[in-house]
Amino acid sequence: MASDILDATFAALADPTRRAILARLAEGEATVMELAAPFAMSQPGVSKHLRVLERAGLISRGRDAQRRPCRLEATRLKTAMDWLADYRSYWEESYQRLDDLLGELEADKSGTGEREAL
Amino acid sequence: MASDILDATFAALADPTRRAILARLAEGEATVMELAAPFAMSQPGVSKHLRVLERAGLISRGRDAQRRPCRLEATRLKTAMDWLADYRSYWEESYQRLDDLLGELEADKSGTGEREAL
DNA sequence: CAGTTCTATAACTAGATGGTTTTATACGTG
DNA sequence: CACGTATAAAACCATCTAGTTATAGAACTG
Repeated sequence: MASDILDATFAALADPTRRAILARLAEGEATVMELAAPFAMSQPGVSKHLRVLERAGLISRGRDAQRRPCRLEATRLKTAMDWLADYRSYWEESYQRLDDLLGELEADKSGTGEREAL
Repeated sequence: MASDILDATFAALADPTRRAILARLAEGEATVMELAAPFAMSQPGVSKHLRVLERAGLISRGRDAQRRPCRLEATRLKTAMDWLADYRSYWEESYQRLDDLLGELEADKSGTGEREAL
């Protein structure tokens, strides 16, 4: 299956530095130096994070003289979200249970056993 | 921020065994033995995965005699999806670019420079 | 060509991860 | 109480990870 893709995608997202890099790239292309600037981290450290993101397919890189501008590639984010979306009913179910509970409390308070329409 | 939560959640999801466990729990509660059955893995191995899922808040555990039934807790999945949803426009943008390109090609073919309404 | 800038690679370290086997704990049953 | 079952904990191992520093390569600049 696409299990390897999900492995790499979720693993890449499991690091705050890499998520911050993606957030920065959401504003547009950036070079390695630009991406490294906000972090108290060496340039090779950032380059390693970029390699992880690239291998996960979350970014791509161009060429501009010495620079290797990075660009966000969002389709793997969609793949991850599609996986999560399969569970949407389970957290909505939690809200439903809470809603049901609140409804029961309201019914008890009114003493009629009738529930108002939502 | 909730950065630690996202770290733990995405890290927990970055393993196919753990994702399979969540998929199983989507069908209802299950004991450790039941969860371990499909995998060519020792029981302590599965217990370790369950500990990772529990620390990430993705499952909770009850008590039934010797058994510790596991239950899916979906709210952290929602948290992860909410993070991903912030990027939705970027993958939709890709479709938009593709759509624009196809539109241009169609316009070129017709030779009028006018685009048909979608 | 010499120097500077941008990035990648190599070599290393500390700590996390994913797995194992073995052992301990807790509970139910005869 | 003794035994079986369900689970956790401990100890260990191999591998991966995230970081470092130092070095090398590639491209511009004077």
